[in-house]
Amino acid sequence: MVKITDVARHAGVSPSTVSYALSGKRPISEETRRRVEEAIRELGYRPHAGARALASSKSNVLALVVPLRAGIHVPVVMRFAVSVVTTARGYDHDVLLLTQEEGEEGLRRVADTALVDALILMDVQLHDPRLPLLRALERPSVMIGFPASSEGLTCIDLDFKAAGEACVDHLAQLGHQVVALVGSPPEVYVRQTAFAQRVVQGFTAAADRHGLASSVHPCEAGPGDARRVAERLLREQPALTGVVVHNEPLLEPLIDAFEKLGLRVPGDLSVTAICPDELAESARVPVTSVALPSAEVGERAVELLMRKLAGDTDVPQATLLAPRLTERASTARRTIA
Amino acid sequence: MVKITDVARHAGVSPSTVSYALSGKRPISEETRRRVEEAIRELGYRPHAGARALASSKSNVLALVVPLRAGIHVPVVMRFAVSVVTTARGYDHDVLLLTQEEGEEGLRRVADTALVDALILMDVQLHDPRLPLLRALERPSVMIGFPASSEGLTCIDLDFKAAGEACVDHLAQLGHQVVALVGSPPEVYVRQTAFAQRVVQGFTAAADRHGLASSVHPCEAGPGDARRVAERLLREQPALTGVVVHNEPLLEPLIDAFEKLGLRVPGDLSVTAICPDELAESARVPVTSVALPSAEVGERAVELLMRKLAGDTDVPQATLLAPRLTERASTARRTIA
DNA sequence: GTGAAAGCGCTAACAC
DNA sequence: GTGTTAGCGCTTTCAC
Repeated sequence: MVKITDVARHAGVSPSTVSYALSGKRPISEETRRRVEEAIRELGYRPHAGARALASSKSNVLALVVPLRAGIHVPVVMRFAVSVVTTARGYDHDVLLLTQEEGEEGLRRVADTALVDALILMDVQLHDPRLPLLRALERPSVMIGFPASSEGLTCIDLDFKAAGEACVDHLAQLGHQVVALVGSPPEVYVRQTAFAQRVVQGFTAAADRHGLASSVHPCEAGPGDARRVAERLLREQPALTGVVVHNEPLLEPLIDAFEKLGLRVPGDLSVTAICPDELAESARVPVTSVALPSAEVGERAVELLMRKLAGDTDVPQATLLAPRLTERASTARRTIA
Repeated sequence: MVKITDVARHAGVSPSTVSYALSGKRPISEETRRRVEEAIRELGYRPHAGARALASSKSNVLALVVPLRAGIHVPVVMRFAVSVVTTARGYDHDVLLLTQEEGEEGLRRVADTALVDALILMDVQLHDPRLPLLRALERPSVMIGFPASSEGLTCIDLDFKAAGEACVDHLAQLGHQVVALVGSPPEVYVRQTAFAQRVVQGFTAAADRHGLASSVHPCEAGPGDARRVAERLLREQPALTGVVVHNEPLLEPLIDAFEKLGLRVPGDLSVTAICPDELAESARVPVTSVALPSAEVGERAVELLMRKLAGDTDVPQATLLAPRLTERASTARRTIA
């Protein structure tokens, strides 16, 4: 293995000069820099990550904790992870993948052994058991999602309340007066994941504000569920003409189910969703939707973390990304029957 | 930060004793071990990963390179990644996530800096440009998928040829005489990913062996594609009664399309697939399928890598997992019209 | 603008 | 069964 002393000897300088040439932490003469760079190239030198981490107390690795649980849309997690890795590389950092399953012990392990410099957590719950640990940890972290209190933490997510409102506002503008929210599976609410509840809040608040009749339905997304949900909605709200779907796997089956029940989308029923753009675009009937900006969230999360690592003290505790609604073929002005 | 010398002092032993107590690399008396463990617990000691890597030249980290490209089913990648992380943890290793995008330079970087001890690569192509690098690298690797020549490498995957055969065998047993393969998107074949071609080989060979009429159709999986494919199949092979689908996103839409064209599954048409069990089970008509065992492949890949890291020299170059076909509701005996 | 040298915290000979 | 100690390869003072 070629080491820094080899490079130094080859370039006729001291090891520290090589180190400084690499880090840019002190001025190096043009000529010296050139010689060092050439030596590095000729010898194919790569600094040893462990030695570097030991001497500098920086591993240049971030931990990313991904959820595994039911009710979480896998492509969103994956897109997010890829975005984190890509952005981190832009800051010369790598990403260590942890599963939620490892729990607090896993976080403590990678943080305390100095394997990672900082952490990104997905799928944060209202009363997430990891919160006290994160506050106590000597390493910065960023959470995707909002707990009950983000005091002393850094959180980022789509503004789900505003997203719920945006969907209803859109339906209201189109003249719809009876709307329903088809939400995430019940377990998502039960375990108090904030984003699901925020959508409900926004949905309900906007419906009330516009004077619309509204109802909320947490839904599973198994084989026959779409049909059952569609039937129930129509039974309970016969005048229903606007639906907001916040449940990725149910979106397409639900539209199919409505059509099989004789309702045209958007002729009889307007459907909007909160989901990744890809899903909304590729549906048989492209769906008007508020985008779930996984890639942007990942990018922003890394940026926040880098600021914290750089010692920036006024990094915002809460970052809410404004919803972006894209109109597609699934919504239309209400036709008076 | 509490270090090994702190623990040693607190336990009244030498640092090396603490180190050996931790690694088990030499016998420690019962009494000493107890004192060391207590000191570790009381002080909350965690060995510094970088220092360890430097002194032992082992980082206990594996690199996992995931693909991003079109035609790759995301949930499969994610399941695989989770399985790798979970299995690696069982061997006291962590996992660094790399994207295919980083290319050979990324592999070289993490290998040469000793950031990782070994590598796992997904989505290997027949003439993968990374092959020479992997052979040259001083660190062991395992590939998911098979290149044209696996000489000097370690590869593992589902036996896709046998999987294609198993599907046809099953259809043949049920009396079907005209079968079609609905394959992955054309770009998957163009870039010569071996698994897609192996399915075709197995499918064709088995069809020939059984004397069945057969045809192969690489397919996109966009919005209207299912319908178009269904129509084309029926046009070109009016006597078609058996279909093998090797294209996850197209599976359900395709069945829907067939039914909309007036064909009952499995009444008029039997459908089998090569896909994750979850997908096959949760379809509206549960699909007879050969499982894509992502979790098992991930687990086995890590195990192979651990054997190589342990110095085992007769690790098999090629591991082909035998297909497992599960009968579900989508296939039935051919009814003579 | 550059060099010398003292660690960073751990492992693994080598000694006993 | 345990202790001593010389590194592992790098960063970063301190000195010039």
